[in-house]
Amino acid sequence: MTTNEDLMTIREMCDSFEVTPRTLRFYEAKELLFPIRDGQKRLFTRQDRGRLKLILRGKRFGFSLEDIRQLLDMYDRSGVQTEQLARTVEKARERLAQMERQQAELGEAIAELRDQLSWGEQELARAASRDAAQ
Amino acid sequence: MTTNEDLMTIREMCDSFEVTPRTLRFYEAKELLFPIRDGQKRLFTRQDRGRLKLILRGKRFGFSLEDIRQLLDMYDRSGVQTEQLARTVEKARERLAQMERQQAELGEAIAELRDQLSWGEQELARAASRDAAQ
DNA sequence: AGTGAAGTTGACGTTAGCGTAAAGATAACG
DNA sequence: CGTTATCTTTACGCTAACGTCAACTTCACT
Repeated sequence: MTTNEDLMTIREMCDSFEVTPRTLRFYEAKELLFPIRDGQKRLFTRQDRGRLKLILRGKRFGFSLEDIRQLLDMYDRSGVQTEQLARTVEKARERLAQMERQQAELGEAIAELRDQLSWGEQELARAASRDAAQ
Repeated sequence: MTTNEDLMTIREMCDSFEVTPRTLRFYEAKELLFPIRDGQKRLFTRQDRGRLKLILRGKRFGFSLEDIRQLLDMYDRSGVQTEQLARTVEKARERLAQMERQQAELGEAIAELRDQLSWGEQELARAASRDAAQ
């Protein structure tokens, strides 16, 4: 009933999530993970794995570790209590808006760079034909 | 014939380009700008302004200052000598490819986040209707 | 002379997210 | 018992692009 014997060593974690030991210890120091101890050694529970998944996903979304910590806290501080969920959703909305702005800006920059680039390429072509004429 | 009397003080530069003095001194230290001196004080030439424009544009494109320095060097080291131009174009192409990858990833992340978000919003709506039923 | 504005150099501080080296503990293997 | 492997803590290093003092100099006024 309670979670048992699905514990993983740090190495197993690293292998299955493609992270380094340093990263896992770092996340623990930042209170994003809470592995239990067997003497000296860390043992990661199923819960830790769940949290790590969310952490990595959060990073893909561009959340900072601090943002992620807050979101994780909200989640398991009280299951899915309404107010906490509302805050989470709010954060997600803000982040989404940010990302959309970023995407738009990136799009403009790409367009502008393409422009510049075609200029350079034409210049290059002209130079090449001059060389050929010699 | 030679460039004259279109010199600007650091303050005038800051005002017209929306940067701080620290930034301009930093760029000089990094050899991106080469203002002349009137005793202690810096005076920025038309050339400096041109370079600064390019710097800021480069930043919008996401180039690092070091990248930008190299590109600027190529430009005025020899006008528009063919080989240098070729390198510049190459750099621009690479950067463009990077930006396009970034945009794609960002797009995926946005889609995924939208998904998660709609989930959260539905959850929130269900909670609200439960509250209303009480 | 005094004062205030604007400029200067030098140097340490900041933020994020780990990398990396040093030194010691623990345990399995042969 | 010695070696090797894996783990641990501690703590400094790193990159980028400036921010933020501190302590001075210069210049224009008054």
